[in-house]
Amino acid sequence: MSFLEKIVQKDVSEGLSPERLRFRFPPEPNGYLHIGHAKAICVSFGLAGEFGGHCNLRFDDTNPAKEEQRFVDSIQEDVKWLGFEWDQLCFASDYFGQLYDWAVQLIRQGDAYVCDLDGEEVRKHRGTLSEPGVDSPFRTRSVEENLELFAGMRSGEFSDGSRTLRAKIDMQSAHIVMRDPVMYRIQRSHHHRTGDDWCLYPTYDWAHGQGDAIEGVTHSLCSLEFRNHRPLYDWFLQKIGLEEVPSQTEFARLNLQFTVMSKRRLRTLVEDGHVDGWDDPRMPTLAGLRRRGVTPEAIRAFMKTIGVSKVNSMIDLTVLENHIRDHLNKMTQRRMAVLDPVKMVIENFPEDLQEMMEAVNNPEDPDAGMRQIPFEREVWIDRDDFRMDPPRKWRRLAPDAEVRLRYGYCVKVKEVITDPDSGEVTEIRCDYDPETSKGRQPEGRKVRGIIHWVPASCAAKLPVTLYSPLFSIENPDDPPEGQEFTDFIDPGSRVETTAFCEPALAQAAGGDRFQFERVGYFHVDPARSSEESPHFVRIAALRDSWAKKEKNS
RNA sequence: UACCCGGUGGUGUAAUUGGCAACACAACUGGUUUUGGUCCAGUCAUUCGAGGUUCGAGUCCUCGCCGGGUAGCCA
Repeated sequence: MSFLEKIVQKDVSEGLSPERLRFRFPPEPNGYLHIGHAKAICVSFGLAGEFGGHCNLRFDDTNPAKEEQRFVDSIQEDVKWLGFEWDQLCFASDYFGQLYDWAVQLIRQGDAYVCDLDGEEVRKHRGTLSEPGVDSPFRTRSVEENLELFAGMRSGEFSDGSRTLRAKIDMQSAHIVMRDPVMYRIQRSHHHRTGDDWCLYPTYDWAHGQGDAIEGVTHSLCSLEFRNHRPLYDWFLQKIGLEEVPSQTEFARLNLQFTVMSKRRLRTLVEDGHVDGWDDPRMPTLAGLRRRGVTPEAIRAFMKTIGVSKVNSMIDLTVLENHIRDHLNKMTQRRMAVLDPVKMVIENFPEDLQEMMEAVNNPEDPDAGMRQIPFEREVWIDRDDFRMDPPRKWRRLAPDAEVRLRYGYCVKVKEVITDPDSGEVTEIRCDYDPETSKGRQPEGRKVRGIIHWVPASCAAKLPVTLYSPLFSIENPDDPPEGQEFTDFIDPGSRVETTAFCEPALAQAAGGDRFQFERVGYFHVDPARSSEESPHFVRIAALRDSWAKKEKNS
């Protein structure tokens, strides 16, 4: 049980009814959701589901300068895609009126004051990490004067940034957040929901806990860096004097190898053209993962296994990949496709014959049925499956070697034709053994190697994009001294090619997923496919224990 | 060194709350297999250090050491 489950379980066992149990996922609508957000979503929505409580989706839209409606829309789409349903759809901006009234209450109580210091001066008065701050000269204003000035701030009498409303706490506090934090700043920017109704906006600290309280949130979960804000979160709630208050608990955000997670860096990737947009299949955004063909089930299973704690950690990319493969293995139909084709001619196979071979669609799913693939005298095979000088334990093609063409016959190499200039293999000529159909082993010989192929006369030549991790180092979010994270973008992370596919693949529709046998999992990219031609993107390669073995030796 | 949080295998999480350190991933062996995929089996830690309390400590106490966070009118 995670530490969060323990907290909730304790509260429930002490009388908190599941009906009242409530969480919230509170994104700021200033960007696209990424896999780090997915962790937060899975944690809060997951806990709600597990204990029979509720979870809201609340937009923390208190800084109109950075927020946009399109992000509100994309975030909702992404949360739904991940597989969660929120109880209430909320906006911090819906609470602006209530927040204002509560601010007036704090002023009346002597717990807040209008400060005329500008940003620079506030910073100077705040002190440093190891030195206490100094009181603002405006700290001792009368309640009446504060009320009047605050009303003036509201009605637009003062210029942007000229005054703030600050909580009156303790400028000597060891917690910097408690040194009279700003509650309101004057900022004339158009809000995507409230328009120009307001020229002052509440800060995160002033809005967040109050929003939680208004919604009846019981458990407000956030990331570790907000731990220092907890005393302030509690202070505001206590000063307002609410009966039932939410409690904040912090947990570590997700860090994943070979990608960046900060909004600033993701924006740089998009704006400087390093990727093809927020939904580039190499991006860790949910939009990118979706286009890549990753399933929401795989993401949820991933989140479940990595768990949640208060320790900053880095998750191996392979963990995510394994979950992606695991789900795809069960759900995708198999097809054959050759990514780097070389011609094979089966000399003793009749020239005008097309023999239909029966292939299993998905060995993991008997209900997926069978399909037919035409077998002919000439087929395409993968260049990787032939070696002129095979290493030890090589099970594929080589001069004089015999392999099985998957779901077809065993063939034995008779002759290898190479380009006289480059030495590159251009054609492999074989004989087949007619007695080896339907998996029958040839007399007295054991053929271990099995390779994939496609018929040459009717192969569908389809565009494929091979994606691999965008970065070449494990932690691009923390690049080595003196270097930029963009220095580590792998130029080979996207490779455009053409695959020679079994004919049926030409009919694949956007959103379809397949396993290309012995190669990997592929998604028909809805963004780049048309009625006439599907465009495949590689979701993940298959595990390749042979490649690993060969590399190690 | 102002305050806050944390430290369990290569990695990430567990441990009936003081009772045989478990699971997954990675790595390495081997087996099954018409995908070198999947699947199956095996190997891989005396819990940051030193003391203390206790029949018994990953868990409680003390002192260290190490890592992370915090000085936006961002969230």
